[in-house]
Amino acid sequence: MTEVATRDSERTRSQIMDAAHDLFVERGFDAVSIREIARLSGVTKSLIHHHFGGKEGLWEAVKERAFGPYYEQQRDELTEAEQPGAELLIQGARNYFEFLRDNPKVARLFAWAHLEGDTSCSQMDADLVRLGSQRVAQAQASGALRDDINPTHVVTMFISLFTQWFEAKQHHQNWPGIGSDQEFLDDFLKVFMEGLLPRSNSS
Amino acid sequence: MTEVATRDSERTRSQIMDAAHDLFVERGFDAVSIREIARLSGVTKSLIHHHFGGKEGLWEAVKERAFGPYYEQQRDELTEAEQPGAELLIQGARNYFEFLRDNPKVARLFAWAHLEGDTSCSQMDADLVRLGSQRVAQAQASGALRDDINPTHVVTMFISLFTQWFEAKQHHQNWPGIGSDQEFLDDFLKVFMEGLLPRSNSS
DNA sequence: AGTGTAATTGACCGGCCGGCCAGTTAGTTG
DNA sequence: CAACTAACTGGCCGGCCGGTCAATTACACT
Repeated sequence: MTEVATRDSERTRSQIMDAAHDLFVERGFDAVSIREIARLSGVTKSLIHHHFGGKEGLWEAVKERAFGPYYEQQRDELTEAEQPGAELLIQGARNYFEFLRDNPKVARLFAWAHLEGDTSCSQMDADLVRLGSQRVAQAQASGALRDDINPTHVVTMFISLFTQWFEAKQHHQNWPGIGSDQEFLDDFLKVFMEGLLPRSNSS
Repeated sequence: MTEVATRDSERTRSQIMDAAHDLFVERGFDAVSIREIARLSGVTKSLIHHHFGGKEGLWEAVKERAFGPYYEQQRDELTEAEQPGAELLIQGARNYFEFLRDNPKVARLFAWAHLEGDTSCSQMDADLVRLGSQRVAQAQASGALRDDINPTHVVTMFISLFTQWFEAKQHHQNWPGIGSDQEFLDDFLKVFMEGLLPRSNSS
């Protein structure tokens, strides 16, 4: 009936990548076979080789398609020119958190890629961290943040914690007393900005 | 020469588990073959089946041997009877951090197990989180910590951040400006306890 | 209509996978 | 020493792995 699919390499490529993406996100690189990807995407195994050169090539393509927009969005957000005060950093953290919340698959793909020792992410990651650290350092210089903390460490804390929250969500969502994404984020921001110790003044 | 190894099932078992541990830590479950484990441990593939029933059985045994002591140590530390003040919590965090620092392989094995969706950890994890949350709640009740934060979230932050620090160490150790384990831990504790915002009083 | 190009197919390859099994060997018990 | 058990071995199995290739098929250009 529907009379689908005249030949369309672009459509085929994305069919394959969609299927591969889902499977890689779920089980990582090694546990997934190209036969399985072919089955799920309704395409022949050979065709995957034709379009991506092999399993490794497909893996790289999937990662690039998934991480590219992520990096661009983050980079753009971090290069906005405003002088960063505390509120802006908080907003940036919220944006990052919400991006991961809305793209949970990306976080998982990150986890696999990192464990696998993927190096292609490293350069982009380092760039983002550098940008973020500069922002924090600016905020420190302006007196908006305490300046006795390594700015890179601040960024690392944000990234690590948010990433881990979504990567391991399935794992700790059953922990007793744990709250929603929003509640966790709010608590995190309170603690990180103001500290766990009670403040003796109210200002 | 050395005339090694009269038959000793216990020794053999741990030889196998040692090799498997290293390989699983490095590359996860699927990317490692039992042939490889056999080669590295100097035994026959069949012998692995004899002792562990199969690859899956070996994986479970390796995880159990690695995680068991971890859970026991943490549980013991968390059930110490002292009334937890801020200093005690800090010390507990330091102990946890240093445990992971001294057992980096365990952190990585955790990562693989979690991504794989391992359920056996979940119960133990939940127990530890519950214990930790109780300690935090006690400290909150005594006024040592601010009480407008979900205690479970506090524990989750500690665990997630420390875990991620060591799981992804290889990944972010090249980030520009990042410090040593010790420096990161100190910065984290400063931020976590006192907050990123400058405190207006010095007490 | 003819020709070139690229998408697409199915059959096939060598190789490794995890698992199994029938033996052999060493230590233990009586 | 005989008998038993369990550690240990080598070889084999069916199956899936990733990859290749020669052949078709659909489309674009002329």
